[in-house]
Amino acid sequence: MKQYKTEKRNQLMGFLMSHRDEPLSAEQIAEGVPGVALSTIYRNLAHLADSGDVHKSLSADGHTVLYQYYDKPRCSSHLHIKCVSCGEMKHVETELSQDLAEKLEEKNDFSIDAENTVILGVCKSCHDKGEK
Amino acid sequence: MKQYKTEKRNQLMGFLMSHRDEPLSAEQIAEGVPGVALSTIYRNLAHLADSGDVHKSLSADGHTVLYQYYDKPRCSSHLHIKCVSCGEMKHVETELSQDLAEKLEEKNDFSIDAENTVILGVCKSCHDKGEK
DNA sequence: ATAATTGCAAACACTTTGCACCTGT
DNA sequence: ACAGGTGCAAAGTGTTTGCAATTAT
Repeated sequence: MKQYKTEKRNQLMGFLMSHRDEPLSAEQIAEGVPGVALSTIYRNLAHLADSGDVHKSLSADGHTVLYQYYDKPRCSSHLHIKCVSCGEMKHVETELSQDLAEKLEEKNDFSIDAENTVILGVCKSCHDKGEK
Repeated sequence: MKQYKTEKRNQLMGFLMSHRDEPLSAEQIAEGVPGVALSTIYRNLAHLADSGDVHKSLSADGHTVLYQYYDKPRCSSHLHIKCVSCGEMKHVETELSQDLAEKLEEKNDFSIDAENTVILGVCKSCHDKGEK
């Protein structure tokens, strides 16, 4: 089953890629690509999630499923940390990433898959705002 | 609004606590506490999730919401790594945890909240099984 | 010409809610 | 007695699916 290049898919990809570091709800995505049916969006997101090009997660309050484009080629060499509060994602320098990965692997028999790992935490600005 | 100690709630808590390191679907939980209505389970899970005693996440395939008891008093001092494939959760030694947290904080202005952070990756056995 | 993609509406699965009844304090 | 909890059935939500029409190869 090979893929066709379609107008709708391009719109979707374009929108997702212009929001790389931002997790979006299906609704937000739909608004970002007017003229594309919801079912089409869901079908494409499903493909993308399967192939690992889109990362699925839950919002901080656990009430909404979020989708986020994941740039494999660029991001497979380092870890990512994501703020559970605002959703912002940061890229951890490769050096530090590998250092961390090694240590966790050594001590916990835990083979970190940098490509898919996302460390969760709270970014500075969110932390400063509220001590939730 | 204070909480009553009820029979049903005890059953639920008991079941969740006996599966601390395992993320469970609402369905699995329901099977684990026969005689408790689904709506009651959901209502209690919602409370627990709000108060941070239960952690909500998505299954590896992204199709199911999972709930997992989180032992705050015992686990707030160290990080956790969770296998995205089988869901197993491991506790990272306190020393190493703090080491990692410090480094991430220094270099990325990212204040890690050990209490709520879960590092995702792939555990050894799952990694060995399939190179997915 | 053939296979993949799309939109629509219907079908779904999971979760939430209203209400009357029950239980803990 | 009163506040909080529970079950049931109904209502919601977000997501998925069947199908006929459309578009890419």
